[in-house]
Amino acid sequence: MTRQKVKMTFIENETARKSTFKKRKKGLLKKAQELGILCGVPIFAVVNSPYELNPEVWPSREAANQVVSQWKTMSVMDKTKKMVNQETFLQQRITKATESWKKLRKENKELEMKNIMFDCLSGKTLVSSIEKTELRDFGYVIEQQLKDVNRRIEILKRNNEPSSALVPVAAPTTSSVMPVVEMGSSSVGFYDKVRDQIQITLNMKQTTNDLDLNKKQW
Amino acid sequence: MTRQKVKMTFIENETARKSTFKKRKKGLLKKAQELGILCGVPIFAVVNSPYELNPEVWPSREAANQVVSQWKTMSVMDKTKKMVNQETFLQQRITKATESWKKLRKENKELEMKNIMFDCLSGKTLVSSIEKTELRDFGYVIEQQLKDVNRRIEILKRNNEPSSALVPVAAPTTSSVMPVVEMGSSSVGFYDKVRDQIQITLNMKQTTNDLDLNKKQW
DNA sequence: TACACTATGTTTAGGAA
DNA sequence: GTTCCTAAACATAGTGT
Repeated sequence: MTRQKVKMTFIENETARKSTFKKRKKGLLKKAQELGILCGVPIFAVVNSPYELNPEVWPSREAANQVVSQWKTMSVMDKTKKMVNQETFLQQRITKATESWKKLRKENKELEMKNIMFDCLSGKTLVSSIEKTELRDFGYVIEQQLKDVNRRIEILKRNNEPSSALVPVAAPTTSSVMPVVEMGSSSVGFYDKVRDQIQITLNMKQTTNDLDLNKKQW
Repeated sequence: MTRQKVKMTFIENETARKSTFKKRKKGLLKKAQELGILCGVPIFAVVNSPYELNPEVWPSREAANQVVSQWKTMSVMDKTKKMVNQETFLQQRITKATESWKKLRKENKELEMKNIMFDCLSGKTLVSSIEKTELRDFGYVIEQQLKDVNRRIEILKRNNEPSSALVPVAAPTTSSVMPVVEMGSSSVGFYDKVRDQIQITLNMKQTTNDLDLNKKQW
């Protein structure tokens, strides 16, 4: 039992290493707890133990989350660091997404209004049944549409263009129709925007994980 | 110098407390380092020192980020915890958002098709200019629309209903139109869906921060 | 494998400078 | 406020069971 000063190197012997790990981890956490209590300081430690599936978080995830939160908040507020960190990157993506959404909303609005117009024209909807709040928007779209139509009429007048554009829509050649929801391959720009939207959403989780990951950013 | 066993309570004396803090913090980090070296284990500690602006992260943010990353990844994979944690909550929101998006996409698709129809009818677009990939979808919507129209015609025939529904759309009473992008008060379900979509996106950052914050979740 | 023991090394409280 | 000191308390390597 002649203990000698232990050399600070990786313990090759696996048994000894695990033993030491267990002992020292216990000691470390005790020390941490004591420091926290004695000095009233929030503290936590994470040990990514190879012996357990999950990294251990001491004293609890809640406490750890609190500390990490503050730490992150501090980091973000620390504007002296010029490096673009992931937070601002995230912010940029959100801004971008928001702009994209506004544009999308505008387009949706127009589509919606056109849809109402069409329903009116096809007798599906009574104009009088349109909600009051909708009417102003509706009016605007109608105005725009009339302008378009009139512009087209002018062009037709000037150019004597054949009016083939007014030919009625042909019925579909195939009667085996798929449910709309299954259509995935269409590449309309509009949908792509929607898809981007969601991709951002999904990626955010990724991005946020990256924030805590191993990007060299600080 | 008769040192007695220190009581594990908060040190009221500020001077003594700071002294102890400094000593013990040093000791703690040394222990942590030793554990890491001896056992080859990734480890880090965060001390939210009241004496420094930023919480101290040992040994470095990079290392901490790596460990945190693994910890989180592990957490998600650990399905044995039955508690709904924020990660799965997030997952649920994403799933929900995805479903919502699919529904939205379907509705968008129909709107888009109706829009194309309208453009055709109003002479804005040539049917022949519709992209090939669009045609099948287009055909489906047309078929549905025709069914609607025919159904309505049948009803009209049977009921001798006045054809007021076919009255042309009235022009807007006000000519002071606002840009569509500014319209925000409309309460069409469709837009609400889009807004939800984005709110989820924006909230994700929030939610994700909450993940590291102080929600009681584990 | 894991736990108990204990000699020894290490940490640190309290005081001194 | 520091830093240095030292003994008491503490942690733990190696060992036994």
